[in-house]
Amino acid sequence: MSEERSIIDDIADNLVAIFPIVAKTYTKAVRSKTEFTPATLFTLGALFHHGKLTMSGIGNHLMVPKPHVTVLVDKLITDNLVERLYDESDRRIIYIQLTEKGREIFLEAKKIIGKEFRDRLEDLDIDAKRRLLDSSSNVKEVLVDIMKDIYTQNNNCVKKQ
Amino acid sequence: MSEERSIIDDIADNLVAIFPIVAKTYTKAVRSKTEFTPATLFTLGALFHHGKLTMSGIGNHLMVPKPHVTVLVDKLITDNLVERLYDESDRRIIYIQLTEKGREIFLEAKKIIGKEFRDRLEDLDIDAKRRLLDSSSNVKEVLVDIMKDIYTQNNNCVKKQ
DNA sequence: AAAATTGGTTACAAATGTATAACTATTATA
DNA sequence: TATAATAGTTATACATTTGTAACCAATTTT
Repeated sequence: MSEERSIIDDIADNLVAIFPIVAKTYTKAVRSKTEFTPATLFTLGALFHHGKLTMSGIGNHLMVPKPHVTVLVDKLITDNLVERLYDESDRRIIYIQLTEKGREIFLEAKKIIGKEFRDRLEDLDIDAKRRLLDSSSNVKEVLVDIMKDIYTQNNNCVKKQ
Repeated sequence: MSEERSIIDDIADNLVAIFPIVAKTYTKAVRSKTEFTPATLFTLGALFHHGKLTMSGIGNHLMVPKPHVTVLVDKLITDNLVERLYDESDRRIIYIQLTEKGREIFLEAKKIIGKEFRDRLEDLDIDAKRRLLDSSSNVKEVLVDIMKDIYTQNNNCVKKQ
């Protein structure tokens, strides 16, 4: 019990320690090497992985309020990176999906961002690389799994009772 | 060679995938559960781990321009969380270090932030926990090592030639 | 001693992100 | 049919972060 407690604490410490390093590397690369902001790139990423999402769906995935989603999507639409799809059966719903250009630009941006890490990973020896691949895969999978419900939280902007 | 190439790409992909998950969980917790902004908490963290730093040193660690460091430190000083130490032998240099209150508050905040992760990690079985601890430790250690030179980059604000 | 460099601050502008309220249009419920 | 709920937008205000320029004081260099 107290051992499990300490294991959890150590994992949490590791995750909290990993964050600023990846955060700085990631956002610096996004800002300096692409035309995107972190939020718009996250938006493209969510659409890339989920095919199409409603406005609210995007908000849940990114955990940003609905009004901000409108702003983000508007920006992407003017650049022709995403498009609106109107639902025939429920005309309140608007689906957003990547355009072909959006897919291409996103993959390109992802590659550029990843390069920041790649350049530094080069120097590791092959065993360290294999081990890091295994570790990072495990961390990613577990995180995606245990955090997946954050995507269903309602953090939309609603009228006050 | 092409295998190593692909390993590196996969690692980079994992890191880029991990980021938004940790980012959202972390910054949401910081904003909603503490009085800090991510940047001020990073500042405290850097000071916690390095004992004392100059203003420029903080800027390098956090990768923020010097004028912003002044703002961040000023904020922390008014709350009595950090203090200035004037260097006797070079009076241009100002060291910043945590006060006792700063240490306590930081540890408390870290615990609160970590709780977000802890609550979700509870449900994993013991083997998954051990494996995740091992994986996250590995990722953290390698990242700290290969990214450590980012702290020596000069991103200060300098007069244009 | 004059000039250049370094460490830090002040001031200001702009971009980005967060938060709330009020609103339209559509659909579901009673 | 009246009411409530849902999906999304518009508007506004504010906090945070980023970027640039100019500046002072102290130190080094020449």
